[in-house]
Amino acid sequence: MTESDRADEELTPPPEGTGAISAHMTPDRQASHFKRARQARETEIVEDYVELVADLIDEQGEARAVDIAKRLGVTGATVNKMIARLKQMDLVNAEPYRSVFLTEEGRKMAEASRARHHIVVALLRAVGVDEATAWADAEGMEHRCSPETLAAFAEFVKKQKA
Amino acid sequence: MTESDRADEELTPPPEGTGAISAHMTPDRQASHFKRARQARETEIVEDYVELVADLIDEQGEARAVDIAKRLGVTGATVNKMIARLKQMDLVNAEPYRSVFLTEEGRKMAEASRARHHIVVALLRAVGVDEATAWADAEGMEHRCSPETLAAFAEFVKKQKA
DNA sequence: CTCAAAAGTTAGCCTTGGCTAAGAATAGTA
DNA sequence: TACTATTCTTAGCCAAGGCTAACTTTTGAG
Repeated sequence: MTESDRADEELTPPPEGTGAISAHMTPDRQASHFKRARQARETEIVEDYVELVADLIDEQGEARAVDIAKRLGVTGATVNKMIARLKQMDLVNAEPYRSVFLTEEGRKMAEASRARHHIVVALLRAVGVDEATAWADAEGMEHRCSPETLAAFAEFVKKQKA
Repeated sequence: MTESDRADEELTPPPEGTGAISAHMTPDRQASHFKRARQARETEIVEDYVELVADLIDEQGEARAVDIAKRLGVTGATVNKMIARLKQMDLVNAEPYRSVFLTEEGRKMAEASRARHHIVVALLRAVGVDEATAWADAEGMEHRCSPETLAAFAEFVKKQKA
């Protein structure tokens, strides 16, 4: 292994105070965090679409492409392409010129996503973030929290209330 | 405006309890959240690279492509392409076959990014997330927090300590 | 000083997720 | 019923950010 001695062996104890890599952080470990982050970036758009489809069905009885587009701030063409992809992933059922429905799997994803979303909002509120900002920031953070973190959030919020 | 009456006017008071759109959330507002999230996705990779370059310089005196690649978990070719982009953005200085340096602007970005990172880790720790998970999850969350939220985090952590 | 290993570069490919423009289907109104 | 406005679809474009493979430069060990 010619590459790694450089980064690993030469890595003297982290110069504390500079803000750089922390003690328990090895290059490999850090790489895996970044890989997780990249993975999250890929799935979060899918989750956003699915969650939004669920919202629209709850609110308006159906999820139409035009409304999805409006809420996401993208064009109809983009929505169409994405719906095709979601269909391929078996998250939605969709027929041409008809509105979109969630499959069982899609419904589960939507619920999970929604639950995470709410926990994050609640946590933000609990630590003093105002309502509007909490909603704005939750969009994005919700996809980046591990189950452990979400559990800690839920626990914290529960305690806070008591 | 033929499109929007549908989404706006027909939107009866949100069916509370379903988890769908909340009271203060209009389609436009939600669209802007999603736009912000998309924007964040674009900038976060740049920030990750810049912050990592700063870390490597602090730890090892220089930032070499091979180390960046190792820590990010990507190939050297990918790093090379990205460095070119960062250079174009005036965030780094780089000569062929030489290691990478931050411009003044890059240094500022790295510091800001690093500060955010640390606040997020501290907040996670403060609400009961364990050390390893906090570091793992902070990667990704740090880019999604507005200044307001970060301020609230910092404030909360400070109070917690007292 | 040589020369092989390591590091860096370049070219070309792929997928994602945006976009516009143009055409087809549907729906609502006269 | 006919016709127009809306919605949906399709085709083709683009940039980002990954990858592999092949090649060049630098480094460092003998």
